[in-house]
Amino acid sequence: MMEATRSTAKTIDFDSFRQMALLSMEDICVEIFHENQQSIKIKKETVAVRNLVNIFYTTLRLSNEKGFQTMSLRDLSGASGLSMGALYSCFSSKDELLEMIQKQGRRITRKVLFDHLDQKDPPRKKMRTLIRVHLYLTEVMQPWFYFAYMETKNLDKAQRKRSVESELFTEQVFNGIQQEGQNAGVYRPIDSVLTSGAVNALLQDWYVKRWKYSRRKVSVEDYARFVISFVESAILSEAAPGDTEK
Amino acid sequence: MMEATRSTAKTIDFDSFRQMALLSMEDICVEIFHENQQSIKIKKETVAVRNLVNIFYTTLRLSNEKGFQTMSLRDLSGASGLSMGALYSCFSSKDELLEMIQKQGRRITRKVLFDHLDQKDPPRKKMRTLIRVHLYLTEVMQPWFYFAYMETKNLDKAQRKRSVESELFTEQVFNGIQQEGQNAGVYRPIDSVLTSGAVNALLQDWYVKRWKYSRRKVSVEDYARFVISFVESAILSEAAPGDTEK
DNA sequence: GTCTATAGTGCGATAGAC
DNA sequence: GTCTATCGCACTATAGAC
Repeated sequence: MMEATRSTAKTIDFDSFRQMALLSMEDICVEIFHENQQSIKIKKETVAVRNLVNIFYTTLRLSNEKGFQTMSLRDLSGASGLSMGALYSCFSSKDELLEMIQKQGRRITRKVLFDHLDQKDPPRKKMRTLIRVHLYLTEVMQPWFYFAYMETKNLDKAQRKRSVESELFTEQVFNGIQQEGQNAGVYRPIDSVLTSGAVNALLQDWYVKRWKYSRRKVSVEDYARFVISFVESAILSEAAPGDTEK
Repeated sequence: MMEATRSTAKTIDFDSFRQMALLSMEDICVEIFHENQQSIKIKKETVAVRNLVNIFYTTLRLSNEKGFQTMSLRDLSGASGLSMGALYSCFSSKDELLEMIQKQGRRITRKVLFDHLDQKDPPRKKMRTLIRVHLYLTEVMQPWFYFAYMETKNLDKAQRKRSVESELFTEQVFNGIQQEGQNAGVYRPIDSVLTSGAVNALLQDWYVKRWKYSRRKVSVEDYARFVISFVESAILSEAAPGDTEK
């Protein structure tokens, strides 16, 4: 039997991430149902979740095509097959529907990133893991992340602030790892704030410009390898050893 | 008197770019007036341009706050001080207003990038110039580019296609330079399509996340230097000489 | 729980006075 | 050229039948 403790464990790949994360639309909707039971008039979980799955799936599809504001609830009703009445028994206003989706996206991001980050790992491995996990997560939940990215404007002031905080938090994590690496001499002493922003921009490109990568037949594994090597060429100190992984 | 021909000329900086480009709101509106005279009922140039400046300025401000679809023409009327009638004497529908802004943005981008790109320059200098000019341009016209980026969804199918083509064109230019550099042995033989996409993502971050860089007091010159060194560390071949410029 | 019908609001767009 | 007044329509949200 092997000791499953240390950082020498094999790098996570996309398929095992997908199985581990259990991020199906249904799992997410069960959570949303329990969190918003005061706004949801339906009391039976099976019925509520069935409708929520339908509503979120359809909302993401229509909104990501033509924008949340442009999508009328009549559009949503028609495309989902639910009547206006059925829709309003799952949320109390169109704005609340928007908030539900945004809020859930943020919660999952935070949870998944934390779950996969092992503080005992050395900085270079942490950085690689974080890049991989972020890409895998946004690959599995692409419509969610695209929606969150594009529809921030439609949130009220308070929700908007949470959205900004969420973005800065992710960069903060990258920044921390990079400073740790600089102190250990693995990374070159270059501006870690700008670099973290750059890494973030490269990660966001994966789900914001998904059409481009699909068209070019670039897989998420391809892109993960590319980002890691692109970023490492820029930040690794000259003395650092070559690629040791994979 | 000096010969102003060759590529040894000093690298362009932001202030001289700004003076050279003549991209004031008014200059742009004069062009728009002449291009859309069939849709614009006002015949006197001075009056039409005065109103167009007001309308575009206000539209960009309101839309970039809460989205073009969410901004009603009554909002626009109130914020600009023009009546509904005055608005409709400058465009024939809300959608046309959207198209005017998008179209003009694309035209200026193409023109400015071409004007500043000297085909006789060596690839490394071309790449640096292109990064700088792109950043300077999007700095001067930030609201325009942010608007174009966020409101693509609201365009009709034909206009949307032009928008996608415009994005791919910019990447194509970077891709061409990179291949030229690889053939010359200046750049390493890494995937030039992925790399061009990465450069594009870093350039877009400058105007899409403008709030972040403002808050951190990063100037456009700071960011240009950072992007150039970040990208060059990743793509320069090991044999290439160090920084020779500035 | 889910439907249809409808109330009430605010939109884009236009006509006609000035 | 610019204004105000107004048309017709589509929207969000709700009420009441089943």
